Amino acid sequence: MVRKSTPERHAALRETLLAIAERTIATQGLAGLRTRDLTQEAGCAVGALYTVFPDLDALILAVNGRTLALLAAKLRAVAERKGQGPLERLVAKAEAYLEFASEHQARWVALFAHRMPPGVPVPAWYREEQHAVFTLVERELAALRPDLGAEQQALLARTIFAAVHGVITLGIDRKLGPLPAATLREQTRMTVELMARGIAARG
Amino acid sequence: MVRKSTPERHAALRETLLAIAERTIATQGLAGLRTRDLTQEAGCAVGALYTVFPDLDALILAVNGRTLALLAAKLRAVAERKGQGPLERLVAKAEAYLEFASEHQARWVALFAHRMPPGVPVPAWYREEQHAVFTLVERELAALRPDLGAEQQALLARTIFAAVHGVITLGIDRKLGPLPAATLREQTRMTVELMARGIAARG
DNA sequence: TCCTGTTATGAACGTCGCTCACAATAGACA
DNA sequence: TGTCTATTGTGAGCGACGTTCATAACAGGA
Repeated sequence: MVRKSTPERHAALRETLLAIAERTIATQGLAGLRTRDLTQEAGCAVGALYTVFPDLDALILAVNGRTLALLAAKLRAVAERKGQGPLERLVAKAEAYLEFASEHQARWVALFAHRMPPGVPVPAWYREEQHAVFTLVERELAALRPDLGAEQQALLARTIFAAVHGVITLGIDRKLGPLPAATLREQTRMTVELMARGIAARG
Repeated sequence: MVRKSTPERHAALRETLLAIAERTIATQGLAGLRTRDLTQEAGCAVGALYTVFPDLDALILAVNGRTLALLAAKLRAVAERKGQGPLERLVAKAEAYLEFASEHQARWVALFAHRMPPGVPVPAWYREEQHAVFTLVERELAALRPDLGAEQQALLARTIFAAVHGVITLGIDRKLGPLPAATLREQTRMTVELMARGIAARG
């Protein structure tokens, strides 16, 4: 019999739906994701979706999880270039973050546009995925200021990350009069350098 | 006759709906805004809403416009304290921005969560309202670095604003393990000081 | 070949923003 | 004041959404 076992079919369907959702979000954003279109394209009934995901939010979260993993991989790749100091690596990672956001604009927007229904917490695996990205900044901060405690390092890392994130967010969101890519890149670099240099210089 | 003229009634209804929408968004967020609830509370028919606003987006935009005006007023008030240098005023404005976001969390989130339907541009008056807020940062940058051209000043102001915005956004969004207000305040202050000092120090 | 527990289906449900045929009303005129 | 007409207000209804669940289809053992 060629027919697969139930868990295998479930896994396959899950994968199919994820791939379609990924592409849909990438091309049309979160608002373009509709259960009917999605299941029709996957060649299954509407109800089948709910046998592999509890609801649309879970599917979106799964897509966003993949986006986070993709981003983390990119940042890790950048950090593996040898012969650089922590400040250079920090700048390189920030520029990689910007590059990722530009390359995968809609997916990146979905990362922050999506909100859980009120009272529903973000699952732990997703928070871990977020944390994995964040750790890549913390690591450089620890190299930059090994004299500080882990908690202080984490706070500084969080602040730099948030600042860069803000620069990129407002830069990408701007639909009218989009600032040139080079300008946004310069803003990103400036933010990291100003903050990291200031942090490195202090006692 | 006590009955008001048509334009007067329209203006009054507009005001009523705006006030209710404002309160609803402040307490339940954008998702809590529903045409049926809104018009029922205003004591009018569903259709009446569409005689004073083209659609819900326009109503949300009107609420957001008010939020921006409120924010601008707060920042202006802070700047009017005498005897401070541009760096101190910049820090004070950033802290006021944080305070505003904390005080009016849901309204502030709505400011950035709301997206126009694809292809529909943000109206000019709204962009002007945004620009008015932004100008208050540019002004301090001009005082901090009068030697630079207006364009360069604007770019630096935009960058500082975006960085602070990012810090506050990620700080407020964090639903689980909310960082203490004092920490967030410290992060905000640090961001402005590091960036502004670095900018002030350069040739 | 039948039987039975499991799985897939898609019509139906409740809710949403929005519309539009119709009812109510205001103001002009006799 | 009563009548007529243009303007304004109404809310049932429309289409689309995410989600559910009675039912059909099916797999696998007897």
